[in-house]
This record gives sequence, structure tokens and C-alpha cells, in this order.
Amino acid sequence: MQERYEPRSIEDEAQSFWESQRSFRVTEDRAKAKFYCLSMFPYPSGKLHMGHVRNYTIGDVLTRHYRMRGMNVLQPMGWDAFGLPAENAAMANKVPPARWTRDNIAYMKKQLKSLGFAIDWERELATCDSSYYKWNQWLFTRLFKKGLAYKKTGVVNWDPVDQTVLANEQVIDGRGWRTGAPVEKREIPMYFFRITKYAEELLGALDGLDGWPEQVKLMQKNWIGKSEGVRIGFPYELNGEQKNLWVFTTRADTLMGVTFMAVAAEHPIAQYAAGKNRKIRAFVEECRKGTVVEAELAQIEKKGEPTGLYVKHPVSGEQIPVWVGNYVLMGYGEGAVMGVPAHDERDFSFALKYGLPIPQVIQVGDGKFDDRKWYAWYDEKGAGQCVNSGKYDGLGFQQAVDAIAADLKAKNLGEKQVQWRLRDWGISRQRYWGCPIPIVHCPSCGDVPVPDDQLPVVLPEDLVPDGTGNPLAKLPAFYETRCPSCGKPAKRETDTMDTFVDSSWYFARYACPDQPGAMVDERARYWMAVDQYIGGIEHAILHLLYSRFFMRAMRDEGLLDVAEPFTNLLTQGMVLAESYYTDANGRREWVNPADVALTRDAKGKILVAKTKSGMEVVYDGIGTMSKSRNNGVDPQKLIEQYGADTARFFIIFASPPTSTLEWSDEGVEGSYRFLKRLWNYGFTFSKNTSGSKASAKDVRREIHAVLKQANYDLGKHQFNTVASAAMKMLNALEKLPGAENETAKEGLSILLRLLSPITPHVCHALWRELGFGGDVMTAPWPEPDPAALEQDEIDYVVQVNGKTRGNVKVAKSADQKTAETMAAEAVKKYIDGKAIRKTIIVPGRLINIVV
RNA sequence: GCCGGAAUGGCGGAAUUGGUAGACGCAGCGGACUCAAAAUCCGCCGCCGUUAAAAGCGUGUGGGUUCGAGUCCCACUUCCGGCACCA
Repeated sequence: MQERYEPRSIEDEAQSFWESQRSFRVTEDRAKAKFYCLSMFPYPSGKLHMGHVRNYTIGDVLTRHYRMRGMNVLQPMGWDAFGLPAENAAMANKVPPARWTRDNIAYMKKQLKSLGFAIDWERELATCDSSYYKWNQWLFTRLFKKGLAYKKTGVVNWDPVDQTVLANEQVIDGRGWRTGAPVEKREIPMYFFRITKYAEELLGALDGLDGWPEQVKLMQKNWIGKSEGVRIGFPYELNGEQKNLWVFTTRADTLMGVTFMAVAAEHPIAQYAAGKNRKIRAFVEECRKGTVVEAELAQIEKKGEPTGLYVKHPVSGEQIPVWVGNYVLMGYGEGAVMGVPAHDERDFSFALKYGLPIPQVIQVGDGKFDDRKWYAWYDEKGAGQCVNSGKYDGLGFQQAVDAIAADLKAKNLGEKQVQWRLRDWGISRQRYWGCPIPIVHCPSCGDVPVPDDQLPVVLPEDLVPDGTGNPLAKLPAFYETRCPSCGKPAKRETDTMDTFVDSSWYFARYACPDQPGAMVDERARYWMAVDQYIGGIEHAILHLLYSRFFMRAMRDEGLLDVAEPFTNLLTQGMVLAESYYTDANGRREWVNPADVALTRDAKGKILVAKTKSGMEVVYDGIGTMSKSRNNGVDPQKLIEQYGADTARFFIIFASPPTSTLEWSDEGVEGSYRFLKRLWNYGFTFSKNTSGSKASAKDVRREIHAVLKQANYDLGKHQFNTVASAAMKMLNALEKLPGAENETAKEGLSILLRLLSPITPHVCHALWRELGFGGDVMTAPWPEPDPAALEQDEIDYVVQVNGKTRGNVKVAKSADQKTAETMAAEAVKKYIDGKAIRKTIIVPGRLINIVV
């Protein structure tokens, strides 16, 4: 061991030690409490980015902390290895996605190891291995047989030039990313998982997820979107046939204010009208060309076209015109809505635009309608009562809904209904680099699931996609097969599964990745559920919801007992960095923040930013690290320059785990300085005679007080203040007079244990060097000594009328009266000549005198 | 557009969950050491004001509740995440 802090050798040594001891290997030890700590597995995109480092550092802090608390902690790692980027890279480099992916995995694994994470690598898995995706296929066939997986048509983006389906990401301003051709919508057959069957359970179980952030539960609740309303039929006659146009509404109380109906372009009425009239046909065509992305759909200008058809109001019998509206979604509800302009903002602007009547049917208080404002009352369910509504006048929201639903039911024109926003999960992808869907299309037997003994359907790994459709569909050796049922020639499905399928159950497979005969085995019953899951907030809805669905599907197959995969959830914030560009003749060149030099004024405010060659650069704010803005920081360089401990410390220290983290090279320097200082103190404290500003008793009290707070913060997962606590401890220790070896040793042993989950290497080395016995990673977690925290005097803040005016030290034994008198004395000049109305005492903290 | 968040010194952030706003760190300023620089160490550091103090102001904006509000309530502004084929 050298006296200088040299992270390279310290970290190499610690990592080899853990490796040789197999320190992080765990088994199903029933003598200890199990703790399954999991970070979201990475997509092997090439190299680690800071978001990964942050995610896995947070997971590692938790893992090491719980290990020291004596738990049996599993922290595995694997690869979300199928997906679009591998195909893009394949096209660019003419290398098969499999090779690109596996090379990336090898490199990123090395990077992860160099960060010193307490991972049980013996459980590593990759979703592109057939030993893994075989079980995607196996479960798919079970669900298919139960009707939980089924086929129907779905809408996709179609590039007419490349003759290929595009992901939403590959559509830029309505055009194909490679061809620039306007993208069309196309309906194709796809397989779906019937997640809606579990909608009620997925919603209800959210209440029991006490370890999840409220915001995530709320987002899931809104996404599932249970709404109670009334399904209403508007009768009409078409070609002599009596029909009903059905709509769903949560505001049946506004039924008497309906002045138009709007149907989706794909609705049968729109289709019929389009067949009769060229103008309508053109409009329907225009709607069908539009986007499939809901965010864009919600922002397009609301347009409509009258169909010339009318339906009858189910209560009044009035004729109501039917319009085609570009904002009505075929996939939600009935594909038709009733228009109540006076009480719905969207209907209101639609009616204004097309000159439709806007009759008021709800009165709120004694408020008057105003041209601009009346529609704003739409969301005030229950705030008003019906007016201009015939027999329903005077009824409140619920009474009106009940009465109207009853009347409609009597006429067979409606009933109360529950509607869900959640849609079934379409899993078919017309892509090569994914898990093949195990279906054989037989001319006589139809869609036949591949039998167990023919699984897995192996994905050929040597293909290179070219951007014109799925290469599997052009490979007879893959798709030509025989029907498993009748033996006649048949065609294998060439679509692959959505990669969300792969990531919906990988956490269960970590329990038994070597199991060849089953999706999961008994070991999964031991380890599941995941006790702590950590990942980006961007996964708050889809990934987490799909995983919750999968656990229920697996439970219903008898594979597992748990329904909720993740008991506790920590959603980590993103890693951001500043970005700068030079602007030469209107051309932006992005400059990496590391190459920007700043000039500051006397107070540290930034005056000018220039490149090292002297060109002035423009500051473009703070944002996610990205290639396009050239503001990425490479973790590899960071580790090489400062070591893994500095990288880990800075990431933990700079921001609480759930907030965004702003990168700062100076902050990294500061973290490095702290570790150096710690190292030096560890080597020299016994010789140190300079620090003599505090008594051993005060230092000891401070160490234990800081430890108490740090343990509290750990419980909240607020790790940045735990890092601060370590710094405070070192600051306190450095004030200790040289002779106080016992206090110094105790303080250091607390500091090293507290810090070891964050910077395990340096703590490992110092712990051994100082001879504390054993290894810091297996040492017991430190707890504060109550005796050290004892104080004889209490420091009270004294306020007058809520404003802080002074302090007073009161003996612990003093009674309230004494404390009040002393407080009044301390702020005499502020209360002189005024009558004291009352005095508020917060025990041990504050005295407020009201005058 | 809809759903969910966030906003505190020059900067990242802290505040025992309604009780001293700015812990800890960065940047900056002053000093020690050095021929010098780096490294290290010591001190100062919200704004305004002052010789120094006092007083005053201060947690995105505007209102409210309270003895007391960064924290609770109402209305807004800006930024960020998601919106079902990026992962």
C-alpha cells in the first residue's frame, strides 16, 4: 500500500479480491432474509452512458448497504439485446445484428466490471439467446391456447417506397426517415396480448403498492383509465334497415345539449357516406393518411365533414346531423362521440367553426354564460344542474345520469357501462432482430402454435437487413415449414415480438437462468418478487405495466405465486449536461463542454465562454446528454482519469437519485479531492497533531449525530446527503487533536462503513490497511451511540411574531417558565413596551413570542 | 392537446416534513507555503446597505390559511418525462 491515493491499483486489487472470493455469488439461503435488488437491464448500444452508470451505482449502494445489514442480497445483470438499433447498425456497417450486439455486450460487461458493482455475474442472461427467448415463445403458445393471445388487425406506419413498416421513431414530420416519402397508415394482421382482461386487477392492485412513488401509480391509473358512463344509441335508418349509432359518454347529464355526432373515418357510417359522396371520400382518405401517433393526433386542427346522414335523438326524437371528425379515434370506445358544444371544449370549438347550435343545458350556481367561458364548466361534474332539459331540469349530475340511463334502458337505447382507456397490447413487429412469434399458418388448420418439442423457433443470426422489409420474410429456409397439426406444407410466421415482451419477465429468469426445462423453477419462488427495482422514470407506464401483466399471466399458468413483480420502485432522474455551439455563418458546430473555457467575474458569474482556440461559443442550456449536441461525457474516460470510486461518489453526491443530475467536471474534481483527503487522513491520523480545535467529546457527538441523520436519509434513499455526511465526518475528524486516537479510530471505522456502499474500493483498502478486522463489506452496519448524542443544554431559537430575533441556551433540566423568561430576556429590545399576547414553545427547538 | 413531475445563492443541492432558509460541495475572493506554478492548508462568501453595524429584502409569479409557509390551499408561468412500434 502506498501513501498516495492511486485509484487504479486500489481498484484493481479490490476487484480481484472480490472476484477470487466470489463475493457476490448468492444462493437460496433460507437462514437470512432475502433481498432482490434489481436495476433495469441495459440495451447493449455500444458503450455505457452516464445514465447506466447512475442507475447501477444507485442499485449497488442499495445492494451493499443491505448486505452489510445481514441480508441475502441478489443483484444480477443481463442484456435487453433485441431491438431496432442493432438493425440500424447492421445496415450502416453491413454486419449482422447478432455480431454487433454480442461485441457490444462484451465491451459493456468489461466496463461494468471496472465500476466494481456487487453483481452475481453467474446469472448473466441476454434476451437474444434462444435459451431465453424460447420461454417467450413457450408462454405465448400457452396464452394463445387460452385466448389471452389472439390475432386481429392493427394500424402501422407504412413507407410506400421501401415497402416496409416504420417505427414511430422512424417517421419524421410525416415522412419515412430513409426515403423521405409521406408515410401512410396500413392495417395488417397482428397478434395481441389481452391485457385488458386484467385491467380491473391491474388498477385495483395499485393501491397495495406502498413501495411505489405516488406519481407512478397515478400515471398508471390514468393510463388504464377506468371511466363509468352510459352507452347511448342514436337510432337511424339505412337502406330500410333500423340501426343505432352507439356512443359512450361520461356526461350523459348533457344529453339534451347534443347538436351533432362525430364518427371516426374508419367508422362504418363514414365508410358508407364516403361511398356516396366524393367530398366525404376525400376527407376520409385524408384522415386515414394522418399519423398513428396519439400525441400528434391530439394537436392537429379539429376538422370535420358532414355525412349528410342524420340520427334521431333518443329522448327528444330530434334529427341530429352526423359528421366525420378527424379527432375521433376508432380504437377507443365506439369510434363515435356525441357533440355537446356548450359543455365540452373540443365540441365547442368544433361547433363555432362549423356554425352548429350551442344550447346550454347545465347551469352552475347563478353564473352567467359568457361567450368565451361557458365550456370551461365541462369538467365540473356535479357542480351544476340540468336546465333546458325538459323533465331532467333541476337534477344534479348523478341524478340526471341515473334518470337518463334508466329511460334509455327502457327504450333499449342505452345502459350504464364501464369503459377503459387501456388497449390490448399489440406485440407483432415486422422486424428481423427479435423473438420469432411461434405460429405456423396452415391453409387447412389455420394459425397453429408451434408445439413444445419444436421450440425454440430459432432466429437465424447471419442476416443483414437492408431497410426494405423483414429479411425473415425473404428467407424460404426460415418460413417454409410443415403444419405441426396436419403435416402439410405451411408458412411460418415471420413477425417477431415487441422487445417489451423480453423485458417483461427477465427478472424472474435471473433466479434460474440455467434451467433448461422450464421458464422458471422453484428458485424463482424464493427470489420473487423483486424487493427493490431501480430505473428511469421514462418507464413509469409501459414497461412496468407490461411486467405487472406478465406476472399475472405467469401466475395463472401456475409458474409463480406473486402478482406484483416489484415491491419497491425507485425512479431515477436523467443525467444532463450543458451544451455549447459556435455559430459561424449560421452553421452550428456543437462543442463538447470539456473543450469550453469560461471567464467569470469577481463573484463567479460566467461572463464569456470560448473554445480553447479562442472562438466564442453560445450557451444552449442544459439537457440530456446526446450525440447530436456533442455534450456527452464518456464514463470510460472518467474512470481512467479518476477511478471508479470518484465517478460513483460524484454521481451519488451531485443530486438525489430521483432528481435530474447535472454533470459538472469541477464537481468531479471535488469528489476526487475528498477521496484523496480521506486516503491521506487514513494514513496520517495517528501522527496528526495539528487539529486541535475541538474536544474529542464534541467530535464524537458530531460523528454520531451525522451518522444518525445519514441512517435516516438512507431509509429515504436520499443518498446525496449520505455522501455529504461522509464529508462532514471527515471534516470533524480533521479537527481532532492528535492524541485522540480512540475517537479517531472509532470515527474512521464508522466513516468507512457508511461510505463503503458508495466508494467500495477505497473503503476496502483503508479498512484492511487500518486493521479493523475482516472486510468492510461484511462488517456490521454502524448505529449511533445514544450516549454520544447526550447534551446538557438546549439551543432555542427565539422569534418575535414569527421573525427570528435571537438564540438562547437553556439547561436541559430547566422548566418551561424559566425557558420563557430567558427567551424574553434574549429579545428584550424587540418586545420592550409591548404586551405579550402569547408564547408558543416547540419543545427542544423554538420559542415564539407574540406581541 | 391529455396524463405526471419540477422550479431555493454565481452553480449542484440541504432544510429533522409547518419551526433559525442556504448543511455539504463547486465556482469566486483573500491569505499561507513556493524563486514560481501546481498540489495542499487557513479564512470569507444570498441580495441590498454600511467604515463597521443595525434595519430592510429574499425559496418561479400573484393571492390565501397560520403565532410562524421553501413546505399547506387557489390561480398562473416556464421547463422536463410519457402518450401505446426508441429502449
